[in-house]
Amino acid sequence: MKKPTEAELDILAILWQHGPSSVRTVHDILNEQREVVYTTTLKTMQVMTEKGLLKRDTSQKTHIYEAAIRADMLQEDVVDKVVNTLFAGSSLNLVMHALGNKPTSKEDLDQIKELIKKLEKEK
Amino acid sequence: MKKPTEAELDILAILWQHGPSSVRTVHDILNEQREVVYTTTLKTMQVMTEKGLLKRDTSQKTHIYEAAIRADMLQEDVVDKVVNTLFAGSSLNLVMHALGNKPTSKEDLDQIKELIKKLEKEK
DNA sequence: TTGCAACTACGATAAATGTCGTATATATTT
DNA sequence: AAATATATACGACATTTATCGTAGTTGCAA
Repeated sequence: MKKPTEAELDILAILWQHGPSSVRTVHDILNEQREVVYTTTLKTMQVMTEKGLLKRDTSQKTHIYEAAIRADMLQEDVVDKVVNTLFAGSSLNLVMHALGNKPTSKEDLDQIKELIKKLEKEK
Repeated sequence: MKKPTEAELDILAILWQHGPSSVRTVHDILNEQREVVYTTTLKTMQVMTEKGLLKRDTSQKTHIYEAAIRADMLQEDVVDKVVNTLFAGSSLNLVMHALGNKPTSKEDLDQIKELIKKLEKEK
């Protein structure tokens, strides 16, 4: 599977979050993030469909698109790349960065502690 | 500061890890990762220098390059982007993924617990 | 001092990415 | 039914990114 480009990833993110949507819907959301013309969004989504990144339902006048791949199919590669280039190959560094940089809720911290406990048991 | 491309990031990563180096050194390492011709590496590094991503010492015949930006100047943006697109905007998701996916050493887990303790105190 | 080995400089171009205009079809409203 | 609004299709093109060949320079060894 060919890896999506930056612009394509933006569109995938929108579809993952909102589920199946028309070009118009995707475009309006995308347009809040960065200015872009409608036909650009349309064209990009058509290309993505050819690439197999999106599926579409053309039974109505307004086509409905949805993501054809799941986020977790990309997470591995992307995180690896980021860790290896920006965090000196240490995923610990990345975790520390993510935790230290953003305020993290008590619930989230609890959840991480839970996971750590489980990981320690596995040893 | 203009954000480095994929190929440029690979070179930055090498320089961050090895410190100031010749094109030859960078190239040999890069070449282990993916096949590329020497002059391609050279050209890329020259362009990066123009962009301000690298500095170089030309006092010797063999020029010595070093990174002109630090990794932490990019971490923020990149992690944000990844979180927002691939992890539904939740850095918790990213952390869970990073921890759950790779075997993590006891020392690393301890270090995270330490940080969590500190974060909890701050509340 | 000639020839080889290792560099740098530079331009050309291939390939990928991103953007948009125009044409056309299809509903909907008046 | 004509006008209007909303879609899709498609091609063209600008820009960015990546790659490489060729030429020329410099130091060193034979």
